[in-house]
Amino acid sequence: MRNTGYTIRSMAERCGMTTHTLRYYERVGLIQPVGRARNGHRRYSEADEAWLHFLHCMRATNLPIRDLQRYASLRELGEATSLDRRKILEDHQAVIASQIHELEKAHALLTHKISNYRKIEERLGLAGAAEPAEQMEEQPAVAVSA
Amino acid sequence: MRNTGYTIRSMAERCGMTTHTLRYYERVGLIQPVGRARNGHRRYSEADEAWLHFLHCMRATNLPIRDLQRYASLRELGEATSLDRRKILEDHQAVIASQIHELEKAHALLTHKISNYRKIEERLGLAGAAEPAEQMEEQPAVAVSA
DNA sequence: CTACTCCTTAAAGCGCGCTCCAAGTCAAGA
DNA sequence: TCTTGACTTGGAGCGCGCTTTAAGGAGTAG
Repeated sequence: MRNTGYTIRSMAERCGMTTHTLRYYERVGLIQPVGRARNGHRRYSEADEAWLHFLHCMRATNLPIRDLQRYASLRELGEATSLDRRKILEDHQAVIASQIHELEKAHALLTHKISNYRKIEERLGLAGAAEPAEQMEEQPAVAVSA
Repeated sequence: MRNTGYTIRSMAERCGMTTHTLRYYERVGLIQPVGRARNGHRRYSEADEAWLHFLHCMRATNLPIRDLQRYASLRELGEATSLDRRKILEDHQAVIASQIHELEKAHALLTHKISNYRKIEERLGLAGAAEPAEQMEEQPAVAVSA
């Protein structure tokens, strides 16, 4: 029965989620039951906000809800679960590192393919081919294979 | 009616996909109808393999199948579609760049939280807290907040 | 009192990208 | 001849993470 705190709508805006998602997260145990105003409406605390931002960050990097559920339940058990919680974070950090690697490979591949398309367009005389090059007096003879 | 080329199974292994996925991609038009042996079995060419590797790379970086379908159909129309295809790749490259940014932020956050857990474990005298430190004679007084 | 807005709930629905199933064909080997 | 195994097809099923729906309550303005 708390009358201070954020409404579900304002918390949703603050965290970049929808109100639906906030209720959903509560339902599946990602956040503990939120305090309520006298009329039954949810009132989110600052602590809720910090936790929600963390959830948002983890979800944005593809940590499954299953894992977050486990992490959340360990968190509720207190500091004795530190090792287990750290393991979850370390595992996810490793996954993130390899995702970054994959993305960087793809980024490089795209750079290569995009430059090929530019060359094709130049050859065909299509508009837009030289878009990023302001002056075209001399080409530095870029060597790109395949 | 070709008798050379990779079987669906060996192509699946080469591309890190399942045979199910290869048939699915063909079904939804991500790859054009594959050549067949006399018995009706698929036979994949080197060109198929290159294209499949590209698809794999794009899917691994979350480019939706919808976008790949569009890209694939443009590709079948020839070089005149260069501009449109380049646009798709450039858009995806921008998405990748921002994904990398998100992942790096999360990685940093995790580094921070993991170090906090180590400190908790040290204080509680839990095993594994100093795992990455081979010798613990003197601590360099690490300053980490929150 | 009415209308409106904001919230509540349980439950159903959905889009994506596979993934699996059932039934059948074909070819090689014991 | 029978079995085994790799393939074929169309279609159904599934896990994830929301997202929407339906029905209703509480508070405020006119």
